[in-house]
Amino acid sequence: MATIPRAGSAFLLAQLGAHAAARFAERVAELDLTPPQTGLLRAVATGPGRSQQELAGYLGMPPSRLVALVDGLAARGLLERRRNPDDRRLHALHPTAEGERMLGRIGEVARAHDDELLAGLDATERETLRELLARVAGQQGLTPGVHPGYRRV
Amino acid sequence: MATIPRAGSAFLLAQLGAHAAARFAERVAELDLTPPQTGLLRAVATGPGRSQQELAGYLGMPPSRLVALVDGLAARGLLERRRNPDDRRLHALHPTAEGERMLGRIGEVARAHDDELLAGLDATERETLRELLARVAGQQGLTPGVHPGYRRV
DNA sequence: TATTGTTATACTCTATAACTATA
DNA sequence: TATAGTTATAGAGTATAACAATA
Repeated sequence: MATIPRAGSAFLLAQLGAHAAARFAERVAELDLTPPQTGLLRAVATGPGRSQQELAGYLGMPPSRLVALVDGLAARGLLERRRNPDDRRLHALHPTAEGERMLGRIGEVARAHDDELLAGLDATERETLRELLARVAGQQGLTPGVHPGYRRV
Repeated sequence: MATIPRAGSAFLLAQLGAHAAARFAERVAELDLTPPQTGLLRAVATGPGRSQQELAGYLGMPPSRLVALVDGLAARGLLERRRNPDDRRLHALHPTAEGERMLGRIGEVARAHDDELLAGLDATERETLRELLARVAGQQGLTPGVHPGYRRV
């Protein structure tokens, strides 16, 4: 029988990443949000006024998919579409005051999520892990704050 | 405008995990395999002779889903179902010699994948990262070698 | 009657591409 | 004719639950 090699760091990352994403999805579900929605809300607040095309490109999804996400958040009053009078084809996206408040709550959820996930590490180890992860993410060309897997709710 | 907090370690883990999983999927696609197939093949080789029910429980998927995965690998001669003469309802799963060879190739792919992903870290840093990730995975109760997200090809 | 494995059904999510309105 | 946004369609992948064989 062939030797079964132990899982490498890449596998550990994929495994822990899926676990972290699933737990986060459970937590934001209590705010009646999906992870892609939180990502979009955050992106809109980070750079208000961008068009849907710009946002879709930034988040790495087809514009048609953004429509449903925007619809959902707009229907709940968390963000709004503002028509550009100079070019009425464009919809500039802005967070509402309610959206800003929701973002604050998402931040609290994210902090609690972080604490739970890293419960096995002390403060120094957490900082070491964070720094190493940020280095790898940067070297791999990942855009800060943009999840490649916003393809699943 | 509310403050946009920087992404925490949990987000970095989810982001890097999705990236790692996507790159791994690209690599094993060259072996004409999907990540769930590699996970099943590995699980079968790790503990040969288990029933499909046992495997499904171990991998955290419904038995009905395992059927299609087993069908695909069996059709390619990578594993085989052996009926238990004492209880003909049971199908014990075993890797074939060809399956063992394929597992070796998957191991090579995984090592190359690891190297590419961690290209930004030196040997000491890689070991530190691995140790921290393994600690977190253990504390979170994750089963070694079992990916919670074998739900997506 | 209970259990293993299988098949059938229905559902969720997605990308592609057709469509509309504006330019 | 080109572009922003929207809608329609179809495809992939999944879980649930019904089913057949065996116990």
